[in-house]
Amino acid sequence: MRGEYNTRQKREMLSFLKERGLKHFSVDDAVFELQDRGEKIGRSTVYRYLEQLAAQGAVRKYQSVQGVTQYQHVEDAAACDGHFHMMCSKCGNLFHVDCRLMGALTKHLMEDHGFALDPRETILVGLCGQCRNGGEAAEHGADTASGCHHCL
Amino acid sequence: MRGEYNTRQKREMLSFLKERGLKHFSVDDAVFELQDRGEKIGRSTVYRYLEQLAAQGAVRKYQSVQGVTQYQHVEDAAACDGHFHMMCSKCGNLFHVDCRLMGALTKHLMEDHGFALDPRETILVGLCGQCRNGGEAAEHGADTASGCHHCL
DNA sequence: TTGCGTGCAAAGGTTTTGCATGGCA
DNA sequence: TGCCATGCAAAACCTTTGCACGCAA
Repeated sequence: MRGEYNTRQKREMLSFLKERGLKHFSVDDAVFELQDRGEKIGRSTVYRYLEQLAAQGAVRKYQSVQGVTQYQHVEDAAACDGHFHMMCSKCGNLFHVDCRLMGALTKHLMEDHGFALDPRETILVGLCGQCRNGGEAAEHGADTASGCHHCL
Repeated sequence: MRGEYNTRQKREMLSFLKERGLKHFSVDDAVFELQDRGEKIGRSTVYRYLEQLAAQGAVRKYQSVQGVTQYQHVEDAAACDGHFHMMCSKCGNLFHVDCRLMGALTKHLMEDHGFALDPRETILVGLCGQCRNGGEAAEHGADTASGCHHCL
């Protein structure tokens, strides 16, 4: 059975995931950052463990436009059910969209277009507030979700 | 200057694109189908020409979950400006969404979330009507766009 | 004839896999 | 001690690039 042993490498990966927050990363990012910290970790181990985490829903996995696989920590998999995500094409942060308008859109697409929108597969792409203002990439872009009168 | 010569290979590719309709395809799909027809075409030629077509907006290019680049014919590039697309995860068809509700969503995300949604990058993923009904994959799924009282 | 287009083969980059070793329980 | 996890290297893939030849204009 996989995932039984609690190894140093797994602990390091998990700590890395927590620090990354909403930001996506590639296998290279993870390997280099962990090696910069002085930690030894093999590339295949990173691939294999991320694959495991993706299977259990702890990380999201998708392809960037450049064709490199990107990963992202999902803090609470259950909390991600039923709502959407939007990704900033500049800073790469992924934001939750807990907006009732998305529910309305889902309903509308189903009723009037016969299309069953899948919140887990769909990612809205655009520019977040921080990046539009020429600012630095936000560490955590939770601001983007606040102040919405449609949101629950 | 590129794209000056009208070669046999380009004509074959364009004919292939027309037949594919709304369906996406990989470089492999194109090469194999053309070779099945008895046409000779080099793999690099397919890559290079698709790259050209993508640059001029005649095909859309994106990454599948499996990390393989997918291409899709865009009949009228101008007609695709300013609206969204939804893709059926089963049959692979891509549909236009000319719906006013998407405009409302764009406006809302900008005003209340500070997020500038990009219609060209965003693809809504789900199941189309044909595939939900257990039916065959639709050749052209234009039905999905009809009968919407929000649509222009 | 000119120079863009094509095809082959090689290079480049990313991800997967086989196998021997290491380390958790 | 048993067995999963790890790391290395090789393999497998996909895509890009260099170069000589072919072919449209």
